[in-house]
Amino acid sequence: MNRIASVLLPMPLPEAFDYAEPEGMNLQLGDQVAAPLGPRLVRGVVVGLREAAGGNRPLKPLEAILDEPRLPPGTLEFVQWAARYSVDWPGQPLAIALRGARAPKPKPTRIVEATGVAPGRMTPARTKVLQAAAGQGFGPPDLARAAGVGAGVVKALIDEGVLAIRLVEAIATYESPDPARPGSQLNPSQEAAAEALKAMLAEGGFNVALLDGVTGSGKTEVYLEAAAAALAADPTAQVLILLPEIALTQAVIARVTERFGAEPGEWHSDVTPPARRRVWEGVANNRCRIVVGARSALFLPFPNLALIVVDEEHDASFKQEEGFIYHARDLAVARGKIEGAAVLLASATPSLESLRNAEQGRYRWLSLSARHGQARLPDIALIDLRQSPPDHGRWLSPQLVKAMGETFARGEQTLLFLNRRGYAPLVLCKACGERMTAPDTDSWLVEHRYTGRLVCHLTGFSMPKPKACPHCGAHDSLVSIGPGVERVEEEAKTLFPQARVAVFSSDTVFDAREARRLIEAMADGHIDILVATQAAAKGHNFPGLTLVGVVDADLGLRGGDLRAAERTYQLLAQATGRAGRKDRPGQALLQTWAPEHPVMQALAAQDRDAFVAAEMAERELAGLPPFGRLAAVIVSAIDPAQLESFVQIMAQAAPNSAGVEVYGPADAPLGLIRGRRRKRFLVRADRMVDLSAYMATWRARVKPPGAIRVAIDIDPYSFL
DNA sequence: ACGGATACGAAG
DNA sequence: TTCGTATCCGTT
Repeated sequence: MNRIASVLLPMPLPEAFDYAEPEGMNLQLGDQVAAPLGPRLVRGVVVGLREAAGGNRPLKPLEAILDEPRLPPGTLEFVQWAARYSVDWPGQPLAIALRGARAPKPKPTRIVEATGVAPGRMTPARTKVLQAAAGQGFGPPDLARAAGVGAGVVKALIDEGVLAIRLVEAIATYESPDPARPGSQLNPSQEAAAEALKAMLAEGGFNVALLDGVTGSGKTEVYLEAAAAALAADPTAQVLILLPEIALTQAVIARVTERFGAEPGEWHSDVTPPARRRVWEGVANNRCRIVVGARSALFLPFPNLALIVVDEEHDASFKQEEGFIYHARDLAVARGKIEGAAVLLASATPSLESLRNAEQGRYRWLSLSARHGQARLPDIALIDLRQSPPDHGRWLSPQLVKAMGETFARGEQTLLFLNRRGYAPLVLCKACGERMTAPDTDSWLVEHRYTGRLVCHLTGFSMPKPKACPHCGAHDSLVSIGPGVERVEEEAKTLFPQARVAVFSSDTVFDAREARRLIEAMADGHIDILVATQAAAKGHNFPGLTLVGVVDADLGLRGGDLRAAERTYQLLAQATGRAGRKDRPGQALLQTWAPEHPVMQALAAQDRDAFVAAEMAERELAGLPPFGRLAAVIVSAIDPAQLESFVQIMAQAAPNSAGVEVYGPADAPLGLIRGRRRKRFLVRADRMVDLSAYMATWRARVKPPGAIRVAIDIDPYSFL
């Protein structure tokens, strides 16, 4: 009696497909297989095996088991769990989990070896080459260098057949991390947290801890000690460190390498496909025991994951908003549970969700009080823009400019924080009032002076800045409204012509290497004034930085969504916390039009607890997260009439359920993106409701026509 | 009547 | 996702 294999395919299919196991194939769960699908063969993963009970329709037999690492059981379970939680097809998370497996293998390395053929003649140079070739495998150029001869000697020996080139497949080798190497000297507060974490790891099994410590209190050292404990306890244990931004990975990789004497695997969207393949295989075969990466690293095939660290756990970048929608912090906790691993969430400004879990005792709550070294927290002051506004066409108030001047005079550094890319967020025609927008999207085009283009930050559309207004044809009538980092840079250069001014944003810093270069330049004091978006406000240590100026502290509050206040508090606390490391006192100045706003008051008073308490009370009253659950449905279509009628059908189909309220349909704030009209539903549910199940039921009741897309977003962060 | 572009649904 | 088929359109 043959078996039936349930095979998950990395495509948007509703379920795993059944195939017949050919005689003698001897499948195991997690095997990667070639499965016939229609006229072609596709890669799939075996997620179920059962004895065939007669009477079924005939199944196609699987073609072959691929010569690829098997996915571990925990990874399979996680993929399926994630699909159910996110109300998406399981093929979506599987595609993410296989991203490294499908990448091309790194090129084989070329090794020169003696063939045993005797050389026709010997020379001193040839002797040296043959001696060198007897050692470890050199490639042709390295062999010539090792022997101290020209490349021609090696080539001649190869041509003569004395030496031959052998291609060796590059296998995923990683040096084993050594947890016994000495770590950093910990202060008593760090020591206590590290001990608590070691105790938690020693207990074994699934546990979550929240490492809550002010900026600069040394969370990294603490979690590296936790990692050391996990690695030491089990020689096959693996550790995953998740970071919100690619720009942060280089620094953490350096720290890990220093602590453990071995480089970790690096995983994020900038890693080249062959390098990705190497990490993926290294993780799957357990040669790679530490991974530092962005959110999708959570889907790597760890066979023995012991610890997941989510650094800057509050950061909204952990939320994936496109394609398969998920929150890496929440899924990290789920994966930890599946793997029986410890999960460590670290932040100076934890999310209300994590704080609530800690308050309720679901997470262990570890606080780091002291700042590392002698560093004190910076003084934070508000600049009331109503009292001291900047000059016309300027964005820095006299007070801030004065502080910058003093800082520069002392030879210290300033960070100007403005979470806005480009030169100006809006360009309009002063003749007719027309605002420059993208042709197929409801959003303003942002002016970029470096490139001289107008750019849509949502879709990437861009065009040269026109000479005349495209609407009324007036010449020289386009004016730039509002500031972006480029414009503040311009102002800083005008104010301080002798100062070295640089911009850090995703436009000036397009890859991890460039980010590292700029961060090092700042850390080494080669920059006096750094104008930066949030890309630089996170997690970097700049010893000479003593002044942080927040150009527009109210920026994040304007959207007015559920998390606006929380996000603004976190971002600005993070940004202001950059000031004053080591022994130099720091100062932070926040420019605001609303100094009486609770967020500004809390920041100035450095009273996180008061802010959190007030925010928690509001959320509890409204039944919003973390006291309730939210989900969004985004329906989009090209044809507005078709969208409208389908959205009505969806509204009718919403299941009635206790503790669940459905709002909408409403026009999405960004009603048009890439030519698609959008409408939204918002669902609020009590905490104990299985919201994923509710949404799955709803989705199953309607069948959208092909031209209509329905996306479900569990726990939305964006309300656009 | 034909070829090319496009929309749709099935795939185990 | 990818592929085959059905359908529509403009051209021959």
